[in-house]
Amino acid sequence: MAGSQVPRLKDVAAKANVSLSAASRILRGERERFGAETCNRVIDAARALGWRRNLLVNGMQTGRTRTIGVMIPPFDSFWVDVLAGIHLVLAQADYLPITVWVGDCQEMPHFEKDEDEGFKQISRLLDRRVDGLILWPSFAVAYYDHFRELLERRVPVVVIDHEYSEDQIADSIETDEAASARAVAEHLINLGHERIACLSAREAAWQAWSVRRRECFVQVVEDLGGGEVKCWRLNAWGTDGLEAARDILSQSPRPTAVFAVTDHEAVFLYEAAAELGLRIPQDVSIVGFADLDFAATLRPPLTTMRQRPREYGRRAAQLILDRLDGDMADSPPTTIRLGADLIVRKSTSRPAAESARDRDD
Amino acid sequence: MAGSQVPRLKDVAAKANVSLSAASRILRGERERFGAETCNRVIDAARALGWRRNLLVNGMQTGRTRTIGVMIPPFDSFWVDVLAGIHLVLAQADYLPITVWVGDCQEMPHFEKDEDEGFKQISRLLDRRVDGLILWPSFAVAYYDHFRELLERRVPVVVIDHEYSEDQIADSIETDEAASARAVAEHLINLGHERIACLSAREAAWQAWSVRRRECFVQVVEDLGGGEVKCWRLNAWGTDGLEAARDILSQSPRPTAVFAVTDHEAVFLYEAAAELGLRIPQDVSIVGFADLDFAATLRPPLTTMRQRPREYGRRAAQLILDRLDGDMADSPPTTIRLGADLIVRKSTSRPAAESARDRDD
DNA sequence: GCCTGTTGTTCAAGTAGTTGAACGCCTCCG
DNA sequence: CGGAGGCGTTCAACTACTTGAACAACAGGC
Repeated sequence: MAGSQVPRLKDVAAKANVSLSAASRILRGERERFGAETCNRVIDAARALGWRRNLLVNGMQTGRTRTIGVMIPPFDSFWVDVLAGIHLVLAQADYLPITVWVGDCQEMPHFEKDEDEGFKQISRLLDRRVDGLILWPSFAVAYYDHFRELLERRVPVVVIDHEYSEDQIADSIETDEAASARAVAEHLINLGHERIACLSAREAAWQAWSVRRRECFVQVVEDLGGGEVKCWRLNAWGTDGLEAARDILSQSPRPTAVFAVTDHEAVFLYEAAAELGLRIPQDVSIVGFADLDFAATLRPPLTTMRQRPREYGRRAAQLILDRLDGDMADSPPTTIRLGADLIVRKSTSRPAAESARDRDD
Repeated sequence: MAGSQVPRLKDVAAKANVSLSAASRILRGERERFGAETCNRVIDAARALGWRRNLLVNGMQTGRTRTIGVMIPPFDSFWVDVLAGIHLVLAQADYLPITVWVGDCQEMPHFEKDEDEGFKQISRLLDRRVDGLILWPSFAVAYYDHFRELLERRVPVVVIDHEYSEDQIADSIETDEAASARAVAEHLINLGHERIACLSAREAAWQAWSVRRRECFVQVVEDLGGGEVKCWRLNAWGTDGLEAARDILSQSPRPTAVFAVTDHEAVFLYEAAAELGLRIPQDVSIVGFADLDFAATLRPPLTTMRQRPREYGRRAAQLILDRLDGDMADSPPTTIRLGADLIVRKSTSRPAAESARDRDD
């Protein structure tokens, strides 16, 4: 087997002693025209030689590669689960995702650093003729023009957690921010909290969800009569989480509860609380968002909104498949909004009585 | 632009008013034969139409798709970092990884559940004519025969953390278990520990590293005069981590230090210690392995061996590239062994004096 | 007027199949 | 003996280019 190369269909045909086109038809499943014995001979020959279909050829001929581009880094457990959902659905449909991102997947922005590399990654996907594209928010914003071009070529695009506000040009899967904010607000207000703060992430254009989450929360707390929510947000580089957390917890009077727009920001609050000698939840209640893998193992375990990231991925993949060969092919862009569930753990409780707080001060 | 399809080279040629072959040659960089003005006309036309090279065609013609199959789930932060390393190196070489796994990426085995699906995933990669393959251990074992076939087709294969012991048929990147075990053993013995236990993972065929890690540790402790190491391991399904940890910490006399072959197992020891009211490190020292993302945030922060997973990924990708078009094309399989660094945090200390331990009992 | 060089063309074959149409051959049935 | 199936073949066109070779048109220099 020294010089053995990839077996071609003509090798199979020769071995089975049939014509090239007979081999092609039989292996593609068009068997009515052929005898059972011949079919078996061809199939056995293919197996013996280790022949397999060539999706490159298929792709050239049909314009479909059965491959979906996915621009999502495995940034944290939320996005890993989104990826898992995508993989699952695509595998069932005999598709394959090609996942790319830019630079170090531990850094949030994923494009600012090397915009050119971002273009190259998109190009690598398009050069391989992916049938569709699934994006996480920052790419959706950064390469907006590029994706318009794709849409004109009828390549379906789905965006997760980002809505193209003006002209909604692509499908999107989002979080139901209003309902989620309400769940958090009700939880805190029912516990008796009145001085509530909010720590938002960096509110770049590609983190519109962060803005919406904060705004919804502020609104709902006001609607429920919970008073005014004081807001903090991370700076443009997202580097001052700990400082912001310290600042929040050093206010006088100190907020009795803080809502962090993701569990990542909640961790800064845990750290700042530890520094300042504040106990969670006795001195301050903390609520996170996402229920990332570490949320349950924080001390105390974090009360947070559990999203269903796998569902995000599944829906995104299904949407692409529907647009590719379903009846949805030509319907206008849709937005799917997914809910989240409040998981009450140990980081929230009734606020301490005022007298106790005064003593602490 | 309603009916606009993917632009073809002949569209570009028509627009630039040159022949098809001239357009092809110019866009491929063969410009000596053409005037500067013509080159610009073609390039401008290509840009205006949004034309891009078709790697499917390239793949058919050259047999190279500039695509590498990667069978590694983003199982934990170690594997996510491995993936990041692979992506980085491949992107620099204008290659793209296609990452697949089987089923839910949160489950360890990744093939036992649905072996057939595993074959399908491999097939999906091969049908797309990937130029090479990078594997994590469980796949390497489960589909051994399949990979032999690949190697005969001269598709390079690199395995991470698994060595095909008998006939080393593929390159592999491994951890230097001997040196790492020595670092852990010396640390514990220098602190004065004498009763040391080891908690190993499930020792399936595809976790040979777990066996080697345990064996090396036992050997080194003995060599250093640290006495006999008592060993526990998880059951075949990996489901009894907490029970095993409880059992270890309920021994009498209790071990003063436990080495967990990964940080995952260390977590079970933390939980069992909490249940039993034992303090870490006062009552028992714990050492992990891998320095996973949660290791530093455990309470107390975990002493562990820091691997360099990104380096694993980089080396694996580089190895593939070297075999594809380097001088290494025909050299025999190599094994690269990477070291790890001891990170001393707060989960290890001198053992309590015997009297103190008696009191605790 | 001839040679050379520049610039570009056409032709044909190659990559690995896929697919519609027409056709050929054999057997069986009436 | 003719017609109908059943079984399989050949032919040609198609996917989107790539590439070597031969050739042609034109300009400039000698």
